[in-house]
Amino acid sequence: MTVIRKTKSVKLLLKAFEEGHEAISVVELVQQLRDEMNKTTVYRILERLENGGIVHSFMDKDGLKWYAKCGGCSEGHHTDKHPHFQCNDCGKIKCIELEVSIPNLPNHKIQSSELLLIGQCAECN
Amino acid sequence: MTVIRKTKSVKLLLKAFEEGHEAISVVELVQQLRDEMNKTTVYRILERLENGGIVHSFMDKDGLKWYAKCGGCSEGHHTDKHPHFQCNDCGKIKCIELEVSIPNLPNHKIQSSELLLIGQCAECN
DNA sequence: CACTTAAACGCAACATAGTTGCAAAACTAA
DNA sequence: TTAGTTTTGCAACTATGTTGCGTTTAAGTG
Repeated sequence: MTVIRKTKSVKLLLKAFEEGHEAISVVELVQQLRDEMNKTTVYRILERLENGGIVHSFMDKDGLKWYAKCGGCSEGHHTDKHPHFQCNDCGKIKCIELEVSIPNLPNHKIQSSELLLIGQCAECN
Repeated sequence: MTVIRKTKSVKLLLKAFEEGHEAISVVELVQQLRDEMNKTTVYRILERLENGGIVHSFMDKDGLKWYAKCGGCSEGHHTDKHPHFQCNDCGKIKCIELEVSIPNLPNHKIQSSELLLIGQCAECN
C-alpha cells in the first residue's frame, strides 16, 4: 500500500478540493496554484492522489482532464461510477450522486465507465 | 440547410467510415490520409460532416476526438445517444446500439450525453 | 544529532492535438 | 469566360500534458 506523504504541496492541493467546487479541471488547478508550485508537480500529485483513491479523474466534453474528491474509492479499486454534469455555458462540472445502470455486453469485460451529461446548470438556466 | 459538397477530399473521408471500423480517431484519420490531404482539411471536413448530421463525434478515455457514422442524426439535431465501448488493450472503439436511460436532474437542462464504457473487447479478452 | 536513502520537486525541453490566418486553388453559377 | 464563393494547403501558433535530470526535502536509523 502506497502512503501519500502530506507535503506542503499535497496539502495545498487537497485544500483546493475542499472549497465549494465539486470538480476542478487540471488547467484551473495549475493556474490557481501557479505561485505555489510547478505545473509538473500538480500533475504528479494528482496522479498520486488518484492512485491512492483520494480523488478520481475524468475527461470533460472538450477532452480536458478534471478531478474530484472520491466518495467511496479505495486504492486500486475506484468504485465511483457516478455521472458528471457539465454546463455548456459556464463550463463547470459537478458529480451527480446517482447510480447508473451499465449495459452488459456479451464477450466484453467492462472495467469502468464514464457518463458525462451536458447541458445547462441551475445557475445558467 | 447546409449542403455538403462532395469534393474529392470529402469522398475520401466518407470512404474511411465505410471500411469495417465503427469509429475512427481523428489522429488515425490524419495519419491514414496524410498523402491525400492536409490535417487541417481533415479537421474541417469532419466538422462539416458532423454539422450536416453525417457523423457524430465524442471523446475517448484519453481525451482524443473520435468520429463515427450516425445512424439516426439529422442536421442540428443529433439524436444519437448510444454509448461507446473502448478497449483498454487495443484502444479501438465501437458504437453500442443500445438505449441508455439518462437520469433527470432538477433545474438542469440536459442537451446531450456521452457514455463511454471501458474494458476489454471480445478480441482482446 | 548526523548520516543515508528514498521520495518529491522545479525547471527546461519536449511531444502532440487541435486551431487560425491567409493566400492559392477549385468549384459554382451566371 | 468571368465573377464570386467555398475549399484547401501551408506555416505558424496555442495549449495540454509528459519526460529527464539535477536539486531539495523529508523519513528513518544508529
